[in-house]
Amino acid sequence: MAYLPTERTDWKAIAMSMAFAHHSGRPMEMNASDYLVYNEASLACQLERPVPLMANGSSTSGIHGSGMQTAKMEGVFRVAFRTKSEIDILDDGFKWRKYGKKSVKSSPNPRNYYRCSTEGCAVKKRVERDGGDPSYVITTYEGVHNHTSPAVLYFTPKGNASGASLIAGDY
DNA sequence: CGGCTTTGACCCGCGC
DNA sequence: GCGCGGGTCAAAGCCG
Repeated sequence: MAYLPTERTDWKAIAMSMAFAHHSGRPMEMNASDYLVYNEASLACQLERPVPLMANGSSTSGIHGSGMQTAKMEGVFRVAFRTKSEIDILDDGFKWRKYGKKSVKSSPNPRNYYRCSTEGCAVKKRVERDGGDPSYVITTYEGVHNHTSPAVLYFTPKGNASGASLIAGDY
C-alpha cells in the first residue's frame, strides 16, 4: 500500500514535535482538554480551547462536560490534526496496526482505528476523512509513546540517543 | 510463517 | 429497559 506521499514528509515532524512538546515539559501548556490543530498550509499550530472538532454544545460547563472528556480519560494526551491529503494512511514514523473500522453518523466516510504496534505502548490513533471536504483528513492521536519512534532512531547518529531520549523520556 | 488487515460481533455509556 | 452511537475484540485471511 502507498504510504508516504511525495512531499508530505512534514507528518514526521508533526508527530515528533507533538511528542517532543509533551515530553519536554509541555511548553505550550497542553493538557487533556486541549487540542492542537495543525493546519497543513502553514504548519502553524494553534491551541484551541473550545474543542473545535468535538461538539461540546450539549453541555454548559464547556470542556469538562463534553462527552469526550469522561473521567477515565483524564490526563490522556490527545492531538487532532486536519490535513489536506488524498491518502488516508500517512506514515508519521511509527508503526500502526489497524484494529477497527467504523462508520460514523455525522460523516459518510468510515473512521479507522489504529494502535501503536510496539508492545507496551498504548497510543491510539483515529483517522477520519472530513465529510465536508473530502480532500481533508482528520487524524487524532491519543496517548503518549513510551518508546522511540523508528524514524527518530533512523535519524539519530548511532550511539547517540540524545534525540531519542527526549521522546523515550523517563516515563 | 509471522505480523498485519479485514470485518462482523460484542460491549459500554447515554438518552429517551 | 431498550435502542443507538461509538470504540474494541478476535477469527480468518492476506501478504511479504
